[in-house]
Amino acid sequence: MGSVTLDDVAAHAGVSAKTVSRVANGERSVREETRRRVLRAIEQLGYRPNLLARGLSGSHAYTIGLVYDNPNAYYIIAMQQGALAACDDLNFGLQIRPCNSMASGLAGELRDFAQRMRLSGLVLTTPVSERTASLRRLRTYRIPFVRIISAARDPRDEFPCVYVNDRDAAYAITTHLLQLGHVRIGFLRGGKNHHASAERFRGYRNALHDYSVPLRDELVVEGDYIFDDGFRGARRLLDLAEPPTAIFGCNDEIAAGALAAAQSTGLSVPYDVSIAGFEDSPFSRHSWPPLTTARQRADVIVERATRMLIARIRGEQVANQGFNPELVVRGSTAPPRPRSRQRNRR
Amino acid sequence: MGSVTLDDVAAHAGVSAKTVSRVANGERSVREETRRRVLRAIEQLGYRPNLLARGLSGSHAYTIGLVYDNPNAYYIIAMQQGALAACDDLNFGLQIRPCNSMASGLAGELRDFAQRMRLSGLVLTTPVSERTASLRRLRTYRIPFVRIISAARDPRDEFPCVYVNDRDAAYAITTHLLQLGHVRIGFLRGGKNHHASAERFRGYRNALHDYSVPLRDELVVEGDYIFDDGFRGARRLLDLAEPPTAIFGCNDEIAAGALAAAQSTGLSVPYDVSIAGFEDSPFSRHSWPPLTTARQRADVIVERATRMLIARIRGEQVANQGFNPELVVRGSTAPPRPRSRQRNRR
DNA sequence: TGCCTCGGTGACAGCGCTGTCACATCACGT
DNA sequence: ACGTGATGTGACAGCGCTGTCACCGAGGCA
Repeated sequence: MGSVTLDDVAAHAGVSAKTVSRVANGERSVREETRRRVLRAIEQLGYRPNLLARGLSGSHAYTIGLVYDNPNAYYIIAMQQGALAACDDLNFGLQIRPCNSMASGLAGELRDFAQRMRLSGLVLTTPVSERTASLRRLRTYRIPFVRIISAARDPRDEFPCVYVNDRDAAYAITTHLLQLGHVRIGFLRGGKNHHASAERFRGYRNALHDYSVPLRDELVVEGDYIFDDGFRGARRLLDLAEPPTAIFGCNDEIAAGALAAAQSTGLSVPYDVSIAGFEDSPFSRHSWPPLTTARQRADVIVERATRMLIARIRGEQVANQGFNPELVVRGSTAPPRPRSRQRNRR
Repeated sequence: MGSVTLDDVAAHAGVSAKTVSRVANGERSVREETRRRVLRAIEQLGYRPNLLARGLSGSHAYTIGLVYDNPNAYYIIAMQQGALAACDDLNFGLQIRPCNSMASGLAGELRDFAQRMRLSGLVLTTPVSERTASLRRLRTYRIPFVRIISAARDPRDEFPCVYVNDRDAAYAITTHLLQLGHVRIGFLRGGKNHHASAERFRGYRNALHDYSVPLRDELVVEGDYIFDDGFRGARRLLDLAEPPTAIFGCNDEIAAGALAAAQSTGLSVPYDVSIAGFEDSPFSRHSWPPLTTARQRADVIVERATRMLIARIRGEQVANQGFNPELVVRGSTAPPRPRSRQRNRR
C-alpha cells in the first residue's frame, strides 16, 4: 500500500503507537519533548492518519453529513462551500447527501446514512430541517444534528438551530417597493413545503398591512422555486386587467423568470414594472437590469451551523444563532410610471 | 451503538459471518437456500454494512472521489449529480473534492485524499485532468483514475478518459452565425488554463477559415469563465469603431455577461447584435432572450466517466468514450441588421 | 519515612468487516 | 471402490486506528 501507519511512526520515534495517536489528535497529556520527537517523525515519514480506521475504532468518524433537498444549484454550492470551510478548519470530513424531504422513510434514510459511516452528526438544511416528526425520530437514534430554519426569532425549541429571519427581510423589500410608490405589488410564492416561503409571504403581508394597502388575492401566485414558475406567474400577473406595477419573487430564480416574462412582453424593467427577488444569487447579479434582492449568505449560514454542530459533538454548549438577510437595492426597482404615461405593449 | 453487525445476522441465520458477507456482496458461491435464509435475516434485523469497516478491511473502500476546480456552480452540481447517479446505481460511495488545479503539490494532495479514505479511484474533471505531469505521478501511486478532457477525437493516450469534442461544437456555433450572414463575429475566450477554451477557439477559427472570413485579433478578447469578464469583454467589442454583429462567448456565463452588456448599452438582442454561448446551463435557458448555445450534458459525461472508473476498478477493460455537444438554436441569434438600418444606441 | 496523587506512557483488546486458506461435501468418471 | 474437481462454508488473522486500564516515577503532604 505504501502508506505510512501509526506503527511506522512509533518505531521511527521510539515511542508507542498510542503516543503517536495522542500527538496526532492534539491531546495535551504528552511531554513537550516527546511531542516534538513524534511530530518530526510524522513529518519525515509523511504520515497521514487513515480516516477509515480512525472512524471505525473511535466513537465517531470525525465526519459530518450535509443534507439538502433543493433544486437551486447556487444555493447548494454555497452551502457546500460553507460546510467545507468549517470542516477543513476543524479537521472534519464532509459527506454530502441530497435527498427527498417528503419521503416517508426520511428518518430511517438519514439514520442509515449516519450509521453506515459512523458520521459524527448532520447539518440539516431547509426543507429537510422542517420535518419535525422525522427529526424527533432521528434524535431517538442519538444522532446529533443542527438544523437551519426560517424563523423571525430564536425558536428556543427542542432542536438546536441556526435561524434566518426571512420575514423581516421580505418586509424590508416590500417596504422598499411601497416607499417607491407602488401599491399594486404582485407576489410570486415559492415551494409549498418550504416554511421560508410562508415566512416571506408573511413579511409581504405585514408590510402591506402597515402601509394600509389591501392584500389582493389575485396578485398572489403559487409556484415553485424555479424559473419557469416565475415566468408563468409573472405572465399571469401582467395579463391582469389591472396589472401590478411591481413584482416580488420569492427567490431570485423566480424573479429572473419574472424579469424574462416582462421583457418577453415588451415591458421595460424597471420603467414599466419593478421586479425584486430574494437570495442575492448570481441570478440577481447577472441579469439586466440586476435585481433588487435580499442578501442571504447561505455559505456563512451553513458554516455557522457546521461549527455549532462540531462544537456540540465536542460536548460544548452552544446557543442558537440568527441571521438577518440584508436589503440590496439594484436596478430592477424604480418608482411606478405615472398612469397616464404608461406605454403600450409592443 | 444499536447498529446491527454481520455477527448478529450470522447468529440469527445460523451461518458464519463470512457467509453473510458473501451474500451482502452478491458473491455467487452461496447456495440458493442459504442465501435466502441470510437475506431474510438481513431484512428482519435491518442490517446495513458498515462502510468504514468494509473499507478498512477490504482492498479499497468502494468509494470514489470527484475532483474539480471550477467556479461554475451549475457545472459542479451537474457533475455531482452524474457521479451520484452512477455511484448509487453501482453501490459505491462518493467523496467530493474541490481543489486548486494550479497548486504545485497537486499530485500529493490527491494522493493524500485517496489514501486517507482508501478511495477506490478518482474522477478528474477539467482543468485538473489537464495537469498531465501530476497525473503521471498519481499513477505511480497506483491510484486508478479516469479523466474528462476536451479533445476532438480519442487521444488513445496513456490515461483512460472521456473526451468532449468542444472544437467541432464551437465550429457548429460559428458556422450557424456565419450562415445567418454574420462576418464580424467577436469571440470571448474563457479560462487560460482550460484546454477546452483553446479547443473552442480552434473551432471558431476553423469555421472562419472554411468560410474565408479573416480572423481579426481585435475581435478576440481574453477573459475568465465568469460573468464579469463576459460583460467587460463585450463592452469592449461593442465600443469598437466597427463593432461585431455577433458575439460568441466561450461559455454561457460569459455569454450572459455579454447579453447584459448589450442590453446595458441599449442594444436589442438579437436585432442589433447576436449572442451565443456554450454549455446549455440555466444561464442560457433563463435569460431573455434565451441563448443559442451548445448543449453539453456534464451530468451524463461525468456519469459515464464514473461508470468507466468503477468498471476499471473491477478489472474490466473499457474503451475511451467521446461526446459531441449539440447545437441548440434559441432566440439570441438572428441575421445581422442591414447596415443602413442599424439603429442608434440610446 | 510512608502514603497518595497525578502527569506521562504503553499494552492490549477491540471496532466490523474482508482475504485467505482449509475443509466438508457432492457429482462425476474410471 | 477410488480419485478428481467443483462447490459451498467456516476459522482465523488482520486492516490501522482508539478506548481502557495498568503502570511508573516524581512530587506533595502528614
